[in-house]
Amino acid sequence: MARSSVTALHTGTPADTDTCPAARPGVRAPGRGPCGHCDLGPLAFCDGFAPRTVSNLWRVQCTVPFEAHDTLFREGDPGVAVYSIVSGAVKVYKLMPDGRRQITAFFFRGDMFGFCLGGSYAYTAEAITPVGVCRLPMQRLNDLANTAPEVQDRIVRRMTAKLAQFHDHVLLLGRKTARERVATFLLGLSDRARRRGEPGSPLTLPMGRADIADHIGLTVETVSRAMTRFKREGLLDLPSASQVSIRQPDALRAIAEGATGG
Amino acid sequence: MARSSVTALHTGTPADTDTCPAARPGVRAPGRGPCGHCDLGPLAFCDGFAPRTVSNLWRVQCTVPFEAHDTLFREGDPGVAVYSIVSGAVKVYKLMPDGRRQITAFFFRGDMFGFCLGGSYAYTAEAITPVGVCRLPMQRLNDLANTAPEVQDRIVRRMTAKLAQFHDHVLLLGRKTARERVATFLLGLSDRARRRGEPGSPLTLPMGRADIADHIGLTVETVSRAMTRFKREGLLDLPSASQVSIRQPDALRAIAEGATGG
DNA sequence: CGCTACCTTGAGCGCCCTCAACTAAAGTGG
DNA sequence: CCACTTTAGTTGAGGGCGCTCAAGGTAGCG
Repeated sequence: MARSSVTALHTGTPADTDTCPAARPGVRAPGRGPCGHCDLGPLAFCDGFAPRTVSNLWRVQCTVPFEAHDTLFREGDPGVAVYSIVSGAVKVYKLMPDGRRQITAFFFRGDMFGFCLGGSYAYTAEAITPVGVCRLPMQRLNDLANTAPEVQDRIVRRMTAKLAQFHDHVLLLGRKTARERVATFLLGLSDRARRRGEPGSPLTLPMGRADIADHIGLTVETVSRAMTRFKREGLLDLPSASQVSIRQPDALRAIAEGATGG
Repeated sequence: MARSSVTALHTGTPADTDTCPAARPGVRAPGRGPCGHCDLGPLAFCDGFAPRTVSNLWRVQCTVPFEAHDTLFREGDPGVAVYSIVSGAVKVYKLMPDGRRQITAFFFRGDMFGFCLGGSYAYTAEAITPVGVCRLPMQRLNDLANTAPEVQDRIVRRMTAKLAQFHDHVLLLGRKTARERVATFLLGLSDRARRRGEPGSPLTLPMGRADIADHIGLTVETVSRAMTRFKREGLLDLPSASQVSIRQPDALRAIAEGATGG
């Protein structure tokens, strides 16, 4: 699992913050998160925490870079840390013995994953692009949470949001058609991009068609056909395979919600 | 939404604990939960809490009965309370405009649902059987959690477990065949029954075929066919439509995990 | 005993998967 | 810089699993 110094390429984080003991809390660069580890700003887990809490947090976390295709942890590994993404994209998936794969979630800048109190990870996490993550040791985060309600509360909020996402995704997988799934997926990416302050429409897909397929329960071919058809119909623009421009958001939304779109 | 006195039928809770102010903390019947509201014992949310926390909890919660088909809350309702099931079964689901339904989860004795911090419920909750629930007002639970880390911690644990379940269910919906889905579903019910201290095999299905179908992304007919075939093959016994006896758990498990069970 | 709701069983069809070929883009070595 | 290789995406033809539609069976209930 290579961890070369690709950091500067995707985070702008200086090399001296790559590992735990190296971070310097005193040096808070402009635009940085409260703890000085990252540049997540309001997206940061620790945003708005009391100074004392932040400094306690600072001592337990560290920023780590991964390259594309690196595995952060595997299903069944002891769950020792929670991750917060500073830059890049991560997919988490489960495998069946015969190789069938289900990507249960994608995570982007500002997202957290890896919660599994006192147990093992329920899924494997793999970097899609070069990734910078803030790593929070579970046990020590837990200890801190017991003295700082704001930390525990933040965790609960993150998990609540994730649970709501899962309800939506279960609806998608259980009851939507291929076309509806692709439309829903693209709109979901768009929403999440906007929610982290990025434009919602010229959209860059960090994941390939195979990853999309394994996330929304289809095959590569079906995903490809659906997107091509959306393009033919003028709902999307696809300047390249990984570039998506949403031309008719409302029409796409109607399809995603089940309109019998031709 | 009828709330007649069906309580005695399914909980054994005396009538005077049906609503919040009526419960008497001093009178803890043998076999009761720590707060005296229910008989969940170790399954109770408040099991193991400090006496002071329990008495604070006691003041915010109340036990409420529902009849089968009653709606506890609807998708979009303001999320004012969390529910803990004392007896009976509940289904939660999302609807699409055209009527397609996805049951995202079933809940049984000891389970909690309805978490949605400061927002609206993401799904509708409906009683399958007569149900007794312990109702915990969200805001006051939250206030309590800020002073008692054990409460917050318990919430996080419940949510973590639920998240893991969702990962499994997403795998089921995204990548498993009809046969595998039904096998997985039945084994899941069996596991959960055992985990709350009930026998894992002569299993009583509180939900109908239609509910099962809407949970695992199939149609009634396909569920029925799969179960009939399991019976023909000697993996199950179906003395009645709602009674399931698992004859060959290992074979069933193999199928659930993707063995090419002819 | 008849009504109703639920479950089962059967026949045929359709959406999506499978298999396969082709195209495009990105990396590689001479 | 360009031929070669590799990987990813697209497009087409055909088949199968699960859905649809329909009928028959069965259990609970007035």
